[in-house]
Amino acid sequence: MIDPRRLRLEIRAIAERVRRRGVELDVGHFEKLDGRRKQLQADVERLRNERRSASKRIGAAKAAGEDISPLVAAVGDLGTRLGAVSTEFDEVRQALDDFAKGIPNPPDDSVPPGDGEDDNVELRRWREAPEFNFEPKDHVSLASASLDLEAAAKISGARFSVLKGPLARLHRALTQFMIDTHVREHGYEEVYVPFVVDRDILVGTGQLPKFEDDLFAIVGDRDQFLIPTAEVPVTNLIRDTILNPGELPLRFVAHTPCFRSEAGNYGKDTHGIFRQHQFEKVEMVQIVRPEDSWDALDELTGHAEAILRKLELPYRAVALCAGDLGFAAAKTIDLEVWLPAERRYREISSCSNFLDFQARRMLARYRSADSGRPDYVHTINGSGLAVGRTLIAVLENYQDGTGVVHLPDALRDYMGGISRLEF
RNA sequence: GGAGGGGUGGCUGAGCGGACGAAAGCACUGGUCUUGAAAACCAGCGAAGGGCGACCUUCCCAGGGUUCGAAUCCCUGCCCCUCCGCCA
Repeated sequence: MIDPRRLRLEIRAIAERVRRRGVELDVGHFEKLDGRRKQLQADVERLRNERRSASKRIGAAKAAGEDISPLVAAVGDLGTRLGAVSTEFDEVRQALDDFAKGIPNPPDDSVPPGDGEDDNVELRRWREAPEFNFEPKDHVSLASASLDLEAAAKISGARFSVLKGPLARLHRALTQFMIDTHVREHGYEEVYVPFVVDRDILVGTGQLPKFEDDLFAIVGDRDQFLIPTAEVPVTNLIRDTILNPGELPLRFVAHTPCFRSEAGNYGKDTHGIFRQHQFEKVEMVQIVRPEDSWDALDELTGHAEAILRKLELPYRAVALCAGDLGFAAAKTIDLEVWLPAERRYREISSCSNFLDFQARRMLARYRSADSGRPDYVHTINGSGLAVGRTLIAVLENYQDGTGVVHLPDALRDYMGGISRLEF
């Protein structure tokens, strides 16, 4: 969330920056609401002050054994008046809060301009896309014996999958390999977290209130949702806390299923398991001091890249343009892996710096060493990596044209010594 | 599922209708002392919002209610602990 004070003082400048995303703020509406808020706040505070002093006088009179009934009568309808004014005050404040929570994070100045995917800027490539001396198959035709999309459709509908035998094992091996690497080599603490969360938690990381359609809601009295990413429960681990500066940075890695209803994506990537309602992801989350967040973003992106390099998968890093940025991110670097069957790079990781945007919503702070006062932490996260998409990349990049997939060395131990899969 | 006990500042914990934003301790910050450190002593020290400012308002799990007045009383919800039952 935007700093409410800044919103008040420099809403036009903020509107200008948010416009880079293609989002238009209703400045007039905001100024009208905030003007009303000021008036009401002054009224409420004045009435409360009156009530307070009157009650104190009554208390003092009573203690002195005096008759308090004239004083009580003098208070009159103060309570009723206060009630009416504070009701309206609450409504206006709520409206302002909704307005503020609906504003996306302004893009960092380093974010390239643009409206969508085509305007993203390539930063670097690792390993050029390989040439095959045969027509590379896509993951569906390659692994059809172990990939049962019909069974999944019968159970849960489109965009779910059933993996069997070697494919299920490879999927699990990739997950273990990623977590172990981040824990052993990159200094992350592994965490296991709930996959069902309350509404507030999703407001904290920015999925709500705006994007409810993208989520699976749980039926029940409690207003809960399935997580769309581990970012949600993991980042919220530090909500409502004030950390000591010595505790930072915090680095968490979690493996969770992710559930996305993918509203608005009908007809997109319908082939195979590239875009699913349920998929697995290994997610890295860092909680850092404000001055460290940009370095942390580079570092975390490097940790995701390390997985691709160990798996020897060709990829490129891309800076998302302003129009392609997620709601809460100030800047995002996507990693895109080469998929031979599609002959193009596809997203496999998304690493973002949220600055204090999520921290403000979650009330996640640390006690600054200089000022001694609580200040918002910065949050960073990124996939390391999306497991299903990594599975696709391994299958397609390591096929030899005879229906055999040769596994990268890094997975050998996780596959019980097996070095090739035959389908 | 049944029966009890609780949720108070960064932490522990007292207060249980009126001068309470809240005792005390710990932690933290500054000072005295010391070659330095520790100890001891002295002082300071919650958060959010508003105002140029003196200052004002709000916050004792959350939401309602009673009252001139609620951390304190009542109702509902959530969470934690203890015992019993059941269960992976």
